[in-house]
Amino acid sequence: MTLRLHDTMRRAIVDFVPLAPPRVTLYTCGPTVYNYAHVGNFRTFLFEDLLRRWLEARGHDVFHVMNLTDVDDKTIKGALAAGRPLREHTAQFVAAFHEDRDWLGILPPHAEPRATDFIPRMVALVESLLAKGVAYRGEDGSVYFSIARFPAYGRLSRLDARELRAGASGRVSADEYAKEDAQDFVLWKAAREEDERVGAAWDTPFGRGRPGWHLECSAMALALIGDRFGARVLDIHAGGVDLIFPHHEDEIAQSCAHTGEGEFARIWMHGEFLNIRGTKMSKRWGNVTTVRDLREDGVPPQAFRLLVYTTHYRQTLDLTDEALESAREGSRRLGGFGARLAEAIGSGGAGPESPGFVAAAERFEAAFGAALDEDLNAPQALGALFDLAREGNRLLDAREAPGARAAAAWALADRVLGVATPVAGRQTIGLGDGAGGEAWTEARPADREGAERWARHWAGLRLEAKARRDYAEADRIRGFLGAAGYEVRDRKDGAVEVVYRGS
RNA sequence: GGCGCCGUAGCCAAGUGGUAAGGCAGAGGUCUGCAAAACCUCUAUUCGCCGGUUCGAUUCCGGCCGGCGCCUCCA
Repeated sequence: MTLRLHDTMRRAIVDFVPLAPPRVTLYTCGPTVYNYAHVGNFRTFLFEDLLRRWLEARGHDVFHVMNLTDVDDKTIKGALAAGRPLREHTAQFVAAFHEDRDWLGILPPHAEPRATDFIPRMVALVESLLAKGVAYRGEDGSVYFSIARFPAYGRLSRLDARELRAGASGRVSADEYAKEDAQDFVLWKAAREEDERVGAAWDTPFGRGRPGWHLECSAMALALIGDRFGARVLDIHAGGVDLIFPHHEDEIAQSCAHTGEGEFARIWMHGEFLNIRGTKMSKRWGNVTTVRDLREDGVPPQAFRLLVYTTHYRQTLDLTDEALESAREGSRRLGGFGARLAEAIGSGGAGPESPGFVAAAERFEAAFGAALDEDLNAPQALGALFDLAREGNRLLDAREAPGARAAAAWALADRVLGVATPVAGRQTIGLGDGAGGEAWTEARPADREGAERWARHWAGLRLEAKARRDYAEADRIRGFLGAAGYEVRDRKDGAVEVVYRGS
């Protein structure tokens, strides 16, 4: 079975055939580090993370590049306002991005080029385009790409079928007069006073200035795959839908005009937006949610991943409190199954795996693979995962023994999706465990470690109360443990399980 | 104005020209001293509305209503 992916260029789902198997070059447009990335940005990164992980699960040798745009109008403006050099100003947001990305369990790319580290390669690309006659110097000292001299322009966004809004004249900026054609886009921007002040200007044969946004991606992508593999065409280029035009259109123009190749990427993939309660996130509406907000709200990262993957990547996703809560609960249940399964396998001895588990694992792998192979249908893959959890729990209830097949099935799901919240602070307490020397009160200690021992102590005392049929006391203890976030579950074998569910 | 997307149970969300995955919530049940967790059963004769094509449409075509996105530097 082959992996099929949606290609924006062809507007169709096509068989994915890498240029030089098993290698797959994947370029994804990263964040502009002018602020904290919001959950919408991360929805796109999560879609790309799934793509990367599934490609790897299918045996491809992926070389993933994600750039960081650290020089543009907004980063410069921010640096100016902060009164610091550009590089110093963006460093904090680069660090925050890494922190958020790691927290969400998104795999780091193999290369993470920063625009300001690739200036020479960008300069070389501009020179090439000037030499080929597809770029020209405008009256304002900037260098522009001439769309008229690149006939293939507009294929990705189907520009020929579009019509620019009539009467949108109010947005013509000063530098538009420096262009030969209003649609031409800037490759290199002539340095302004503000750029100089934050150190965002470089000398080049065609004038002092800074790179245009589109140029950055083309130059870095071509430099990295060229140096490393001698390649000039990417296997997959991905990003958010808003990048189709003009960003990716312009990347194609620059790259293909330079390489002479008929394409810049074999497949173009675009992830839809994440909206907040029905509308697009924007500062204007004050509904920008960041990953840090989720973290502060105690949302497990796996729950957010689950929320994102319950909607297909080419479908807009609406983030609401209910949807988040629903994902939290589902993620918790999956995590509970994962823990049960691991425990059963760990204590299973050398006995053979039950036929039931083998069958469930096989069913899961077939359904899961088929779903993801068909344009990364994560919602369907999740359906298979929940089926596995339900069947697995049932088999475990029936005391059937799971083994290597079940473990492999679960590991695959966990590696590719990462949507199960691990069970935290799980302890198994038996009779007599409450009698430790420490004199705990009923108030929960503030530190986590102390709280674990405190919960253990009281759970033990509750077991003793239960044993002497003092149910009032047993229920009282369970009550305040629960209020402190520790859920108490009696097991059939007489022991009790304490699980931390957060407070 | 142009290009495009969406409208499936209380909520979220897959899907197919042949009769509706999965999750959350809810109800009942098993288990339990009672719970919790887990499991079982139930919860859309129906997929925005109206036409058309078809033996048959939620799935194809047309129209309408409703929501949304993009149209030069926003994932």
